[in-house]
Amino acid sequence: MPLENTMMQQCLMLEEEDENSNTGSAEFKDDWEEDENWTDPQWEDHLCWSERNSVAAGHSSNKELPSVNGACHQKGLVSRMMLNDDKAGMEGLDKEKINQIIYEVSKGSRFYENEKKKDEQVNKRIQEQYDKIQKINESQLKQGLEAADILLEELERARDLSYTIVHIDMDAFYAAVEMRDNPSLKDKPMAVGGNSMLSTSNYHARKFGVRAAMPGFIGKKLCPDLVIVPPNFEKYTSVSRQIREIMAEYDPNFCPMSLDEAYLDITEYIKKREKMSDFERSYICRDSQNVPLTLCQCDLNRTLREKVFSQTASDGNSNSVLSHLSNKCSHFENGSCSQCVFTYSCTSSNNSAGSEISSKTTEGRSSGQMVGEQNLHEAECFSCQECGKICPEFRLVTFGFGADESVREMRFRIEQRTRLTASAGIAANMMLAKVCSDKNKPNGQYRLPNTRDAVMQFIKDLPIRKISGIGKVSEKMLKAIGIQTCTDLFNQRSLLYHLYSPISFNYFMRISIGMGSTTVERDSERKSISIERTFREMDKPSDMYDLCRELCHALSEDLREEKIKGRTVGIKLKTVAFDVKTRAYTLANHTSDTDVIYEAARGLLRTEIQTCAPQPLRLRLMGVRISSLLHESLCKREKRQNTITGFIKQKSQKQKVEQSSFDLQAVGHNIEPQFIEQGVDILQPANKVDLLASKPTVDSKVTKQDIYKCHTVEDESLQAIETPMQSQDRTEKEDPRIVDVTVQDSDCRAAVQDSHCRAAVQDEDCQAAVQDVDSVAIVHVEATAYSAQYENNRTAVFISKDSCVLKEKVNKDDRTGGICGSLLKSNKCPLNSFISAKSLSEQRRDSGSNDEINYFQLGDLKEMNLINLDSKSSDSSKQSINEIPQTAAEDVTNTFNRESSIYQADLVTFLCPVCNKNISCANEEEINLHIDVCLKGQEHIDLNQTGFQTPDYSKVRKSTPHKTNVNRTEENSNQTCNESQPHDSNYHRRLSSTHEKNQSGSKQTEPFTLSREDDSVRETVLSDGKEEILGLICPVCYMEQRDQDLDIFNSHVDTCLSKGTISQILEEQRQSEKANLKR
DNA sequence: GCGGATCAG
DNA sequence: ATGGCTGATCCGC
Ligand SMILES: Nc1ccn([C@H]2C[C@H](O)[C@@H](COP(=O)(O)OP(=O)(O)OP(=O)(O)O)O2)c(=O)n1
Ligand SMILES: [Mg+2]
Repeated sequence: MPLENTMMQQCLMLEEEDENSNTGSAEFKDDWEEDENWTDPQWEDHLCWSERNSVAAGHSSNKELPSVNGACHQKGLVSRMMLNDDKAGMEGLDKEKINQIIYEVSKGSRFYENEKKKDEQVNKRIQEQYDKIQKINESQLKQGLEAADILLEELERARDLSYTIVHIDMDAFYAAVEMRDNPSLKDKPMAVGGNSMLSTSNYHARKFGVRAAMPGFIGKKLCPDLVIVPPNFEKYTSVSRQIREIMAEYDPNFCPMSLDEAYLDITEYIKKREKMSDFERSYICRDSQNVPLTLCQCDLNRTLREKVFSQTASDGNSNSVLSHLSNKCSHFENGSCSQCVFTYSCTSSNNSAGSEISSKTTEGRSSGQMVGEQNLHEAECFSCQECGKICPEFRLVTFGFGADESVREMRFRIEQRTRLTASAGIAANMMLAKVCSDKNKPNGQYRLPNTRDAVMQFIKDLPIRKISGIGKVSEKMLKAIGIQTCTDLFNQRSLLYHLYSPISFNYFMRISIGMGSTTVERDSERKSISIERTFREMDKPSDMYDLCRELCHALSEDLREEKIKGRTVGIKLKTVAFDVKTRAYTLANHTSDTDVIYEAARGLLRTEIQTCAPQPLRLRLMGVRISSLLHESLCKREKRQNTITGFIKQKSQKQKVEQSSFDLQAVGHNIEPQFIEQGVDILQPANKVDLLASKPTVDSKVTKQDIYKCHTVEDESLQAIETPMQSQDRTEKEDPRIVDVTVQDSDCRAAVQDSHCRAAVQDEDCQAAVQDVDSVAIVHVEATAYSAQYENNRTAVFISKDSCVLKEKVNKDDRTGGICGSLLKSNKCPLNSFISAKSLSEQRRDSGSNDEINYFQLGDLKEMNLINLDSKSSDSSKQSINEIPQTAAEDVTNTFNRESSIYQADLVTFLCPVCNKNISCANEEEINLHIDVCLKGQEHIDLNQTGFQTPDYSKVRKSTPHKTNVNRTEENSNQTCNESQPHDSNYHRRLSSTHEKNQSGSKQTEPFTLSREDDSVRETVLSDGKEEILGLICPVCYMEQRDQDLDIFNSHVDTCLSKGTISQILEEQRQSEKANLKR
């Protein structure tokens, strides 16, 4: 209370300043006073209230927090746990009693303890807020007030009351659908969801305090008769589609906010409507929504409306009939404008559709008694063209003009179509419309006139909590400084100016004068995709990794389905104490690859497990999210990111070599060492070309972004690499080795595993292997070189363990030429390389050139300063070794011995040539695995991490913040039923194994069961029960093979090869993918 | 860019 | 005994 007093003192100061400042900005003040009812008793009231509550100055800074939400009345129950009765249909409840029950059920639970913790944190924030206030002096307050008034003046000038915005919201949506489809629920309190969480409840249940986001078991306590029905997302989606079809007719650019609500701008529509005929404003109304199944159940306005009109019109008395028979439809709400002009009834006779519609419109059917009057001629029955059944009795209702009638008509049509009711709000902006739609809920509408007076009056006593964007916490924080209504927001504007960010301040100020967005537009593209699951306590890391992989798999499927890729991978962990942690890692390039996502996620997860050790991490939820999304087609070609060839090519010297081809003789596998050597010999001369001779822009696919400044030897090389070329000419002069990077269309994969270095490549052939710390060989062979003769045929090159090419040292000069194959310093390099060819025609299409190009470069990491052997180059990565982020790739070692290796020491640091970071690795395998992951998941870090994006910090917060994206997969948006049978069809589709909590009473002792991915190819004969690791990827079927034994792997490849051509296999895969999608 | 928190539905 | 899931935004660092 003392705090509150002090607050109020501040408020008083504010008010005083206000008085002063009003003289300062006379123009605005006048305006405000005139139009704003500044002298309105209500405003006076507020001022008085402020003053009343202000006491003599109290300045101690650690006051008791003011009681908010009346928490003190509810012993023990923190405010955030108390019932929110802000929802429609929850007025006048016995809150005390309900909260008591909630408390009884909740106390002592982990959830509750966590809520208490969070509540304390909020209280701390409030205390901080208070401390901040203490530091504000008078002149600052005055300055804040001036700033606020300037802003308000600006806003006021921009106020536009010319729009008619509608917010439509279905009533108790999920519950209403379930009640519609199961009428026995109609008179019962019911909710949709499961025992652990409810999505929503019907209005009957709301009377008991049962509401959305409440656990089912608490709902049951509040209302023992509560019926809980599982959700059925397909139905909701389908209904949503129906209502959106209708909405689109009123505003084709309407903005759906969720399955059940949307904003519409009907400004234009209303004008258009003025010219609409009675027919066009008339809709069929079924006399009864519950007709026997023997009669047509279809939406008559869809199936019959046109027909009725055309037949009526053909009778030549179209409008006259309607206007003549302007019977009021009394049962129809508000009947003031909407009129029933036509009735139709029919016996069960099965005659063809009536041809004399006009005859069915009888004048005798006057006011109020449209129904119940006698059937007309039996011969006049309509039969539905869709279901063939006879149409039930209906009337025709004509709606008037203007916003009210338009919206009424829309709601009417929605009800006719779906047998569900909607509520609507009509106002000058979205913020107000949203508030209005709740006013006459359910099944009602409310329009706020588009006048400033009406708006201000409406806003005046409106609790801020009603405004979208102000939730429980904001309410509490604001209440702590005496703000409960929108008027309070205005009065405390100076304080708000000092306490909150410009964005929030702007947001509050707009609310305070009833302003909101008037631009109803669909949200831009989605910004993230995620999946998360709650399960019974989990503490075994292996289980966690398994689950994590499944989540990643599901996520990657979703990404591919939407044809997008992401760059930032994040995980979310919720401990059994409900502590939520999120971790994220941004890759250098976009991906939708399960493995890449998983490696990143696993790295993050591992770090958390480590951080927790030796205590086990005890989880109740895990999630994976991916953001920084980009449409597939806008992402850089995968080839470039997936081959170390492509990568090094950009980072080291670049060459655009003369086009030369060579004939790849070896088909099948086991390339002989001499073959490779031969290739090198063949290519070397041809590749020695003057780099400057070929202009970077010769190839149409070269874009500026593809051009990098690449030094190879200089110390500052790494910085240089990270800088996209500013001026082509200049850089070219600076360094003759700067070349363009050609984007090519291929799909390469690289994987390094165990002590093997291996690359598997598809489409075009790129292959690379890294071995040893100080040397690397890069090969990039354009498939066209040899694909001609193998068009539509698999071309596989297999370098067996034995045939690994060894080479003493890669000279700088050697970079100019080469052929497929890879060579390394160490002779323990077991290298597998696979090349599959792309058809010649495809190649030509891709390259845009008839001439084939062979790129072959050999690089030496050491020479290129990419291996960090001294501290100098580590500077270039801008990170000290101690600050190395734990990237996904760094985690690769633990694939093999997840737990044990965590504590292994003796790490070697090397500078990864791909991600350009210092990496601590225990051994070569780790390095190789790291590079592999980098290659798969990262691309040109130079380009993406140079931070060239212009910061676009707008101080204007959206009037409706936190607006959710509507383009998401909405069927997935809710999951409140985690019973044994999840009811979201996608729930099953997305995760192949069920980690969900077991149903109560389940005897299963394990928290979950794991099943392998449905990918049967993975369950190959090669599997010998070894722990799954990053497998070899078959170049033919592209399936990862778990077995590491090269012989077995080779035989797998042989088997694959014998099955058919690559194209056939690919086709099969495509087909099966399609089939899977359909399923 | 990351992590925590808030908000909506 | 049982306390969801998806997505967005903002803030502070
Ligand atoms: N925490 C929440 C809130 C809502 N929903 C779902 C179920 C609701 O049926 C639907 C629409 O949300 P509304 O807020 O519009 O609530 P209702 O439509 O159920 O009720 P009403 O709009 O009548 O208040 O979204 C959910 O899954 N979880
Ligand atoms: Mg609703």
